[in-house]
Amino acid sequence: MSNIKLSKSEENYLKSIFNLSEFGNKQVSTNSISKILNIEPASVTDMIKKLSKKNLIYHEKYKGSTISKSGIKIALQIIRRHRLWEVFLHDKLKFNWDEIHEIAEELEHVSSEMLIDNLDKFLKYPKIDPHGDPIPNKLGEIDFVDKISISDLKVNEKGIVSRIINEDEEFFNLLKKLKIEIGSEITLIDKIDYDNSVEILIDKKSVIISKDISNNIKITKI
Amino acid sequence: MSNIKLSKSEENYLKSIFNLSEFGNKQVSTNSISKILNIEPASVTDMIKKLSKKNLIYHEKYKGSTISKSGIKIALQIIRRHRLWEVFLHDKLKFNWDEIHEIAEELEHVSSEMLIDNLDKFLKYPKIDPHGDPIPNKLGEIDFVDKISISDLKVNEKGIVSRIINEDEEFFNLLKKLKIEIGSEITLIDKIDYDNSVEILIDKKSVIISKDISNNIKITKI
DNA sequence: TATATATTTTAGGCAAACCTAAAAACAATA
DNA sequence: TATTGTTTTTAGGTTTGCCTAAAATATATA
Repeated sequence: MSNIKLSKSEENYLKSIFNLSEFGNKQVSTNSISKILNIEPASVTDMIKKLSKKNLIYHEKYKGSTISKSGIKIALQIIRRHRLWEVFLHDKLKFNWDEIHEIAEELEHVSSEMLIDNLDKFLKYPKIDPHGDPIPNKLGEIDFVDKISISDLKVNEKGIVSRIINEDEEFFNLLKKLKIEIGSEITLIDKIDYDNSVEILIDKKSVIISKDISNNIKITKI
Repeated sequence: MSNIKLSKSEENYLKSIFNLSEFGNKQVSTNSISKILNIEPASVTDMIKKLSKKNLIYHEKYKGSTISKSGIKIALQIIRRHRLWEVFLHDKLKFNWDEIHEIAEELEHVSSEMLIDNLDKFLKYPKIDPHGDPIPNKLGEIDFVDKISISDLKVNEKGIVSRIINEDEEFFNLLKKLKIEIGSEITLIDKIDYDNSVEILIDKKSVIISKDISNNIKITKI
């Protein structure tokens, strides 16, 4: 609808407000935006006024902000751009998981609808990004995949790794060693009641991983 | 050397000054920068002061600006980024020639050396962009290809189309019809003295093109 | 060479997006 | 309910990159 061109800052605020709002359902406090963006509350108030005037959010003084329908629409497009670039950086340019976010943060603000649509096509319309987050389509629609923990599987059930919670380097190294990455197929072989660790089949080998590790790996049941 | 991060504006000025300076050899007037960037002369003067202070250009009041060694180095990196993105947009995302410049103009300011190096590798280290302009390598070195006109070929000599001068849409349509594009191989069959038109072999067919057309198509002899 | 014209710079202003300090509103609790 | 503490807003300031108008300098021409 409204094709107002937003500044990089406006886009970043909108994306953050959307993320904090849990799909537009929650009111967002000025403070929480301030913390996420690392910008002083007073400056956040300035921008809130600006976005309100553009009807991208609703704001009640001293109460908080809610993102509007058109705000959500735009936020989803920004997220779409971000995640598509992440796929490109990871799959085509061979960047590691932990390197793509920062660069995608810049690329997402290059605003050409045709660019993103052509990129989408080039990448063969991916549904999830390298972190396992879903990619909104051109219309802003998302395929919700419900993510469960490895330990939620029953014995002999299979899943595809779709999200890594812990983003520490040490944890990444462990996953590398175990040959676990986004897209890996995992089969639950056994649950060990003693300490809630689980035995899984990964890359044709079976390993036992602790509850703490399995909790940090989300999967999609297949 | 100096790894100062430049703003988008600073980068655009530097690139323009470099382009106007003919590889750093000519003094550049404030007015010419103003015209190229569509920014008022007074504002250009402001930026000239800023770039001077950073030793990227030298400036003599009321006389003009010269780009410095480090300025050239940075300008070449910006041009490298621009042209690599153009290759990506054209070859991978299937944009037309006339659509890529504007988008590359945005992408070129995403500054991550690793991003550009990985992109370069992904594109298999291209030497020229879709307009036939040479792409500086990581070190800023350029393979100078000397470009000649089709009519400079002798009968039976061959060349590769490497630059289209006229960027009008009508001219593009003509080229499309003739199956001529950057990278096409052309053989000169005959020169027609009467009006200086030339007969060429392109895409296995022979056509006669006027002097005006051939002048707008630069090639590299092979 | 004097004068007209063009170019460049200075001076002062503006909007965007940030900041700090202080005031206002809200919330928590003694 | 009065007080204290937290959150949010207001007020006023800064930097960047632009602007217009006017002054300074350079160039072109009579």
